[in-house]
Amino acid sequence: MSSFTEKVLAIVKKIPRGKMMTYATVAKRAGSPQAFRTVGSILKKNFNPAIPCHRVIRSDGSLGEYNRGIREKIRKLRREGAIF
DNA sequence: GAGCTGACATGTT
DNA sequence: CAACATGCCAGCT
Repeated sequence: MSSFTEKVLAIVKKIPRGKMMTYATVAKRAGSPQAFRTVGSILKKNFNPAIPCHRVIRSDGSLGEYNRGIREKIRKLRREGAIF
């Protein structure tokens, strides 16, 4: 695994429950402020329950997409009270 | 081993 | 205001 991937996963993993982070922020924290696109690709390929990918959203405020389905993402976020 | 694709974002046209 | 084009990095074909 590349260091970028590891960092991204570590960051997303550390997102507190009920909190949300944008792809841009995660990418920035991972060391590549303009690689927000790569962040999505990584999360897409990572079916890891330890990584709350549903807490990562777009900068626009949109939730973006989710491997298990956008509905599931919304449901989880609502369950954590992270919907605005 | 090279090229295309994609969970995005920003700037132009 | 909406559509198009460009940039980054990893994963597939």
